Amino acid sequence: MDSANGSHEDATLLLAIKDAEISTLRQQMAQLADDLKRNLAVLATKDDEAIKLRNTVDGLRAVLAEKDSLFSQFQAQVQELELFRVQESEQRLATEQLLAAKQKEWAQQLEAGQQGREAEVAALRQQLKDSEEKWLEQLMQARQTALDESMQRSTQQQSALEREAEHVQRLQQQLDMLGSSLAVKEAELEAAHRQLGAALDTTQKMEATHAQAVSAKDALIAQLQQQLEQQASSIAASTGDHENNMTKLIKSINEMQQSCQAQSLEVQEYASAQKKLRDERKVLREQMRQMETTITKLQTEKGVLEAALQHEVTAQAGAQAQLNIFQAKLTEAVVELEKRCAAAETRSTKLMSQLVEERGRLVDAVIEQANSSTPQLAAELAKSLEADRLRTQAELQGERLTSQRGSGGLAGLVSELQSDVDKLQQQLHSSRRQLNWQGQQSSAVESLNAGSDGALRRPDSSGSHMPRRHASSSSNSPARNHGQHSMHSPSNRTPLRHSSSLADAAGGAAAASPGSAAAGGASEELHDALRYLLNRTEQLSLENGALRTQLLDQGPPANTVHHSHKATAAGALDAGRSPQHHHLQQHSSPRSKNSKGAGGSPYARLAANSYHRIAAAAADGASDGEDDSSSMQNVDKEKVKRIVYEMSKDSAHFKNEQRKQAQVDVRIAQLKARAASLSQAELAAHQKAADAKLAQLEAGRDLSRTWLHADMDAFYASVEELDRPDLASKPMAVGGMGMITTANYEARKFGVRSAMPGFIARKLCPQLVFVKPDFRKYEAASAATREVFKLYDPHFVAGSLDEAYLDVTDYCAAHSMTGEQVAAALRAGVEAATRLTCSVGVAPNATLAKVASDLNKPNGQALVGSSREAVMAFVQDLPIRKVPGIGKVSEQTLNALGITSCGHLLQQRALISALFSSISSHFFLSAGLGLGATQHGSSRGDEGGAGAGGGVSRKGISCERTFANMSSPAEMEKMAETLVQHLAADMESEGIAAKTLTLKLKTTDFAVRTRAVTLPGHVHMPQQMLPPVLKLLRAELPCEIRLMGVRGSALRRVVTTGDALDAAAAGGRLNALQRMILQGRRQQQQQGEAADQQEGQQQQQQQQDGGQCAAAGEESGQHAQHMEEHRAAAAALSYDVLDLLDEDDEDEEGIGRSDVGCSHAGFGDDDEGAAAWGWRLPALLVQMQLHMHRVP
DNA sequence: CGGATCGAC
DNA sequence: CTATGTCGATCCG
Ligand SMILES: Nc1ncnc2c1ncn2[C@H]1C[C@H](O)[C@@H](COP(=O)(O)OP(=O)(O)OP(=O)(O)O)O1
Ligand SMILES: [Mg+2]
Ligand SMILES: [Mg+2]
Ligand SMILES: [Mg+2]
Repeated sequence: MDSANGSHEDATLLLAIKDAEISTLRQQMAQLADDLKRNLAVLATKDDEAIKLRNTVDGLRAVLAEKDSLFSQFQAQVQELELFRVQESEQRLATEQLLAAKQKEWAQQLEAGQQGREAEVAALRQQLKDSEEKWLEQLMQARQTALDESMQRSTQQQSALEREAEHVQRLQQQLDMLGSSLAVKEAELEAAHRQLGAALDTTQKMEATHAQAVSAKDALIAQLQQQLEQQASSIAASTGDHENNMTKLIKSINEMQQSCQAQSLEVQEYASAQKKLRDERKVLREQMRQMETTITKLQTEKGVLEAALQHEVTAQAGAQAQLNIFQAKLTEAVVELEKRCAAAETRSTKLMSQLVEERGRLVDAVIEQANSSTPQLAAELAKSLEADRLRTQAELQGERLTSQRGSGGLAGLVSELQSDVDKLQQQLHSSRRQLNWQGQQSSAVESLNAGSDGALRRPDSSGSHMPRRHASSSSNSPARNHGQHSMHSPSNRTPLRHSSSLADAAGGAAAASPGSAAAGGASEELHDALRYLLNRTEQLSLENGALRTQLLDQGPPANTVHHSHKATAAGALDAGRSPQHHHLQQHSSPRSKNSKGAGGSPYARLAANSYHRIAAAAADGASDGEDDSSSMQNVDKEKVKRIVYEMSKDSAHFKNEQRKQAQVDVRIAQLKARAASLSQAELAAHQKAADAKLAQLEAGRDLSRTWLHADMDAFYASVEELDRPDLASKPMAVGGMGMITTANYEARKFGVRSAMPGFIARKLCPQLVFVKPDFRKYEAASAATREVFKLYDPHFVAGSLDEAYLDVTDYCAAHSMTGEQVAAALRAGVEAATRLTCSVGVAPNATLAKVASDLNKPNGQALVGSSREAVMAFVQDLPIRKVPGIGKVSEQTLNALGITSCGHLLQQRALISALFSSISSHFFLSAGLGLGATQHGSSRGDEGGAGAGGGVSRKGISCERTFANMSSPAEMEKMAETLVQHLAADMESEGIAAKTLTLKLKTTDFAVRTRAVTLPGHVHMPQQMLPPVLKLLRAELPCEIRLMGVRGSALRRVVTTGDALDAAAAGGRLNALQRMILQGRRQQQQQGEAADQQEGQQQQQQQQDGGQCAAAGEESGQHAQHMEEHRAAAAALSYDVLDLLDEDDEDEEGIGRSDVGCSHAGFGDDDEGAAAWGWRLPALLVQMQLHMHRVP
């Protein structure tokens, strides 16, 4: 029992112990299980991480695939590029070959002839332009940009790849770290496992389930481990793949880079090849250009010839018709002549018999008388009579012979004429052949130039007026010319014959008479009879001559009626022109740098102006084309034009010029349309009117006066050279980078001109020295010259600072000098006084003198003779542009009508009369006749006259400024204010007030806008002028401008209020209103609102409108109103005094003008001297002739 | 009268 | 970069 109890107790104790052990083991198990769980969780997270990693790796792979495809795309592109390049080089080669071929062809065809040449040039040009220039350059650019882009892209890709590689590396590192942590965990797990194993060993029996679980766990763990290992290996593999890919990628990138470099090398090569090509192209272009110039030359020639040929064809058609008529008439005339000869012969025989009879009777009578007186004397008389009879008989015989010879010569004449006709026909044929040829040429040329310059070409260029000129000289027609030149002119020959035979006859009679004079009164009868006979024979011969002249004149009088306009006019002009050329003399001083050959017209070259010839786009608007080539042969005009165009073409200014030119073109086109639509009747009517006008003008022509026009040479520049003699030999201009006022003659050799922007001038002449203008110096120099002018004409008319008109008629008379001598003296005098040179024109009127002064420009003089013939000869070929008042636009307009010279002005008088205003036609016709002002001061247009001038000679006064582009309203208003202040100051110093104010704006695109107000009264103070100006300005906002200007007009002399009113009061001439105003002003207080003070109220209104005090606002409307009234009253008092005074004040003495004008920086050259006489040249001319107009 | 244009220096 | 300033005449709406 005890032992059993004891063993039982032992067993229970052991069991307890075992139980405890088991519980501890269980605890340990639980712990282990926890551990396992934790490990499993860790493993799960690792798993997640692995999955994530795989995802990222997948992503990476996708990226890599993307990159791969990109890369392949890129490669494809590169291949494409390569392909393009190859194609291009092929095409380049092809074009090169083509070019070479074409070049050869050119060379051949150039020699071969002109026909193929032009077509080929067109084709080549096309090819050159299209395939070479555009295509190649564009393609190249495209390639280059594509290459650049792909290069950029590849570098971008490369960097992206690099970034990717970095990323992969980082991932790898992470993987490594993960691997190592996995290993650690593994070791830990193994340890735990071993512990577990040991624990299991101890509890194997009791805890089979536990063991099973543990083994299951083990298996699981193994599985996990396997998975992990797989993962690790797969990751490793993928990273390996990655690495492989990476290296591949890097390799390919390197390859790409290399290929890129190679490509860029190739591109460079290509570029250099292109450069070469370009050079070649340049050469080709040069050749092209040369060819083009020759082609344009040919073209113009063609134009000339074509038009001429057309004219000739028509003229010849006419001539042929005429010739037919003429031949018919000729035969008629021959018949008639023969008839007349026969009649004449019969008459002469009859006369002979009469003569014999008469003589017999006379002899009988004489013999009777002699018988009754002295037989000796009778015998002598009989003898002399007999001799006389014989002689007259012989003469008659001679006459008969000559008449016979005449009829005999008639046949010769007819044959001669026939040969002429033949010649004409030959000419006709040859010119027709030429025409055909030219027609072919022209069509070729036209196709060549089609589209290249058509858009900007002027409607009428030299191509059209040149032929007209040609035609006009040839439309006198070969037939007539022949008649006038190959034979003597009929109008000359007849009187010549007439007078010479008369003289002969008279001489014969005189020689015959001395012997018979002794016969006394008895023989006088006899002589009378003889004279009668002689006269009859004379008449006979005259008839004969007349017949011949009629023959030569190729048409019976009835026919001439139709032609009479042309014929008589042309005849008159011819008569005036041809023999008198020597009247146009040109004298240069011995020191004159350019003495010109006399005789030939100095404008011949100008007429063939090359202005339009260079690419029309380049020339049009780029310059005024005013240059006179005769004085400046050294100027390379083409180059100048090119440079000016190059500098201009992209500027806003140029665009504006083009816009304006387009407008002009439209107007000209309309004018031409109107000209074309004129009916014959209308033209005839205008022709008549113009003829009447011409007659009237001609009647007023005054050749009795001698005018000089003196114009200083390069005035501002020369004055500057006085102070800086070193500049005299260098090219120099007065002005700045923005604008040049003038240049010395050295600079002009480079094409530098007045009104040219300085930066363009510097392009033309890099050494050009710029000098800032100093107007006071020029005024001083001008004054010095005028001191000299005064000596020769105390009433000389100053045209500007640098020129003057002098009527030296009286001086010439007083010193018995010619105009030329006075001119020489004047030039010497000016130079002595100022060390400045001038050029002088001498002529019978002011206008011609001005034209002449320009002919021998630097330091020379020229004369237009004081005869109608000399004037007409001078004017005949004078280019219209030379006429003062005809500028660029008028020139173009007239050119469109075929008028290039003053002679044409007369020829086209009907058109002129029809198309232009009466004042313009007056002007043009006067120019055509070479008329101009011959007197100054005679018509009294000036000086305090008739109230219209308001006591002021000038019509307006203004102030304007150019500045950096401006759009801010505040800034603009400030500018307006300073301008108004300047203007007010100028007006103050001139003592004038204005009723009309004009604001001028020039927008940044050079378009000019003007806006004007006319105020109810005159203003001259800035406070009064600013508000209206601001109002005008505000109406234009918003805008961006480069210039602003203010101008006052409707001027009147101003009298300060005090002065005016006091003076008026002193004169007792105040009316009630004025007295009231005076009172109001003195009190400076509210004035009674007189019923008739409308002016003041208007002023007030104006003030409010003026905007400055639109502040009539919130609080004290009453007060503001009051203030306004005050202000208005003050305004009325201060600026409108004269407007309130009686009209009779208006013709008070003119106010003295101060001679200082622009004190500021403008280039203006203010003509105060001209103002003194009130004449400007066109005005002078027009007024003169209006004056003449009124006289009859 | 207002606006644009032309011409000249 | 960079294209004037002043004045008169004329035309047209
Ligand atoms: N477009 C202009 N703008 C401003 N000032 C000018 C302009 N043209 C000329 N002037 C000034 C400068 C000139 O020296 C002066 C006289 O002009 P002008 O007689 O025509 O030329 P010029 O005296 O300089 O040379 P020349 O008479 O020898 O041809 O007027
Ligand atoms: Mg001059
Ligand atoms: Mg001048
Ligand atoms: Mg002119």
